Amino acid sequence: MSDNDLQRLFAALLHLDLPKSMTSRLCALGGDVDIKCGAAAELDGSAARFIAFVAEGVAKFVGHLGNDREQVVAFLLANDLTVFPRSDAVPYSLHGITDCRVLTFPADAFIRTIAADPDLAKAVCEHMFVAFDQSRDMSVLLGRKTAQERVATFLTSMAERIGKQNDDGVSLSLPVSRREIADSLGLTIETVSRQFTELRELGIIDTNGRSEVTILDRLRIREAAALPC
Amino acid sequence: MSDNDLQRLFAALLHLDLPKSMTSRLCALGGDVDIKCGAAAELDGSAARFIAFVAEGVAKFVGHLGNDREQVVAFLLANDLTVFPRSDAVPYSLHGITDCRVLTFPADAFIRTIAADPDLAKAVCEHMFVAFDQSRDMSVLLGRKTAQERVATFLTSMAERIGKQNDDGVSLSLPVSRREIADSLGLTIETVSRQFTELRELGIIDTNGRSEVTILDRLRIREAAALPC
DNA sequence: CGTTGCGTTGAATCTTCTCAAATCAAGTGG
DNA sequence: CCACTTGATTTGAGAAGATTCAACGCAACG
Repeated sequence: MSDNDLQRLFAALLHLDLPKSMTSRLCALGGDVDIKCGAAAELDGSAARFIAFVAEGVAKFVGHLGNDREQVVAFLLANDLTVFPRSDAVPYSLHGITDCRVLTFPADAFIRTIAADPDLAKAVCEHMFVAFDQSRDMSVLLGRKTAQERVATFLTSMAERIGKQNDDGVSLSLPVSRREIADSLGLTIETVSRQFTELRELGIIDTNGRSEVTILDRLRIREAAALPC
Repeated sequence: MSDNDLQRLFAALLHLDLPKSMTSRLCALGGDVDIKCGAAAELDGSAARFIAFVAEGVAKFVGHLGNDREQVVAFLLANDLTVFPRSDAVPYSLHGITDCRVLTFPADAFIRTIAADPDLAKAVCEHMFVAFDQSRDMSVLLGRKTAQERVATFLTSMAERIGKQNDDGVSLSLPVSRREIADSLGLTIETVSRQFTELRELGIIDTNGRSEVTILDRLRIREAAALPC
C-alpha cells in the first residue's frame, strides 16, 4: 500500500493531511487489491468482514440471485469508502468496471484503530451513515419508483457526483454501461434505453454517443425523478 | 430514561451487564420517546443525525414519495438498534406499529462516547453492519425478486426473528398488517394477499386468522424465496 | 471493410396494479 | 348471545407498465 493511496484515503475521509502515526498503523492492517476491468475481486472467502476504499477506478458491488439475476447495490467511484456486504441470504461480489485499485481493511481491526482518533472515527461513521442512507434511498427507488423516475434519479445522482456545468446544463460521461445501469435500477437494458429516449424527446436531457449525457433542465429532471425540487 | 431501558440496550448490544460508568454517560445523552400505535415519532427536525434503540414495541421506518407512495425501509422490533435515515432525496419518518418506547441518541455524541469502550464500539459497529447488509439484501429483493419470492423471503426472515418451533413447523404471529408487508416489499396489499393464498395452496404455509402463520416446509419456503438452502 | 458487441426499437406477452365487490374478523350495543 | 358496524383482507376482472424475444442500427477495432 503506497503513501499516495493512504493520502487519498485520508483526504477523502477528513479533508485533512494524514497524521503519520495513523498512517503506519493502517498500513500494517491494509491489503492492496488490483481489479482488472470486468474481473471480480479476489477476496478471501473468510468469515471476516472488511472495509473497502477505492483509490482508483470504478467498481460495483453485485448481489447474485441465480438465473442471471443480478442486482448492483452500489457503484464505487474513486475515493469512496464502504463496508463489503456479507449476507447469508444473497452472495455478493466486487467487480471492476474499469481497472481499479482497492484498499481493504479487516473491519474489526480498522474500527479499533480509528477509534483512537475521535475526528477520524466520526468521519468514518459519517461516511458509513451516508452509504446507509443511500442504500435506503435505493430501497425506496426500487420499491416504489417507475422506470422513468428511476432513470431520472440515476442521472441526477451521477450528475451530482461527476457532472460538469457548462453552457447547456450539466454534462457527464457515464462510467457504466446500460446493463450496469439496468442492474442497479432493477430494470432491463431495453427499458433503460427507452427511458433515455423518452427523456431526450421530452427535452430534459441530451445524449451524444453511448456515454455522453447532458442534463438540460435541472428542475424538470428532478421532477421526473420524484425528487424534492 | 430508566435503568431498565439501558439494561436492555446493553444486553442487546453486548449480551453483557452494563458498566456503570457508561450508563451514566449514555443516560446524559439520550432522549426517551414514546410513540403511540399508529403515530409518527416527534423527532425534532434538526439537522443532527441520531441513533435509535427500540426498547419496547414494534416500529417502522417509512420513506415517502408523495401520491400515497410509501416504502417501509425497516421494521424495528424490541431491542433493535439503528441509524435514523437522513436524506436530501426522500423524507423519512418513524412510526409506531404498536405502542413503542424508543431511546434516541445524537449520533456524534453517541459515537464519541462508545469509542471509549472498544468492545462496545465493536458491538455497535457490528449492529450497524448487519443493518446495512439487511438494507442491501432488501435492494436485491426489491430489484430482482418476484412477488412470491418477496413474500416468502419476508415470512422466512420474520420466522427467524420471532418464530416458534412446534409440531407442524415454525409458527409466528405477524406484528404487521398486510399494508405494512406490502409497503416493505414494494407490492400492493392485493398482491401480498394473493401470494399468501398461493403459498397456502402449495402446502408451504398454513394461516389462521389475519396474523397467525405456520411455515410447514422450511426447505420449500427458502426455495420459493430464492434463498440458499 | 467486415466483425463484434452494445444500444435502440418494435411487437407480443406477462406480471403486477387498479378498481370494484365480496368476505371475514373483531368489536359494540342491545 | 346476537345483530350490526367497521375496518382489514380476499377475490375477480380489466388495464398498465415492464419484460421478453427478435430485429436493426451504430460505434469501436482489427
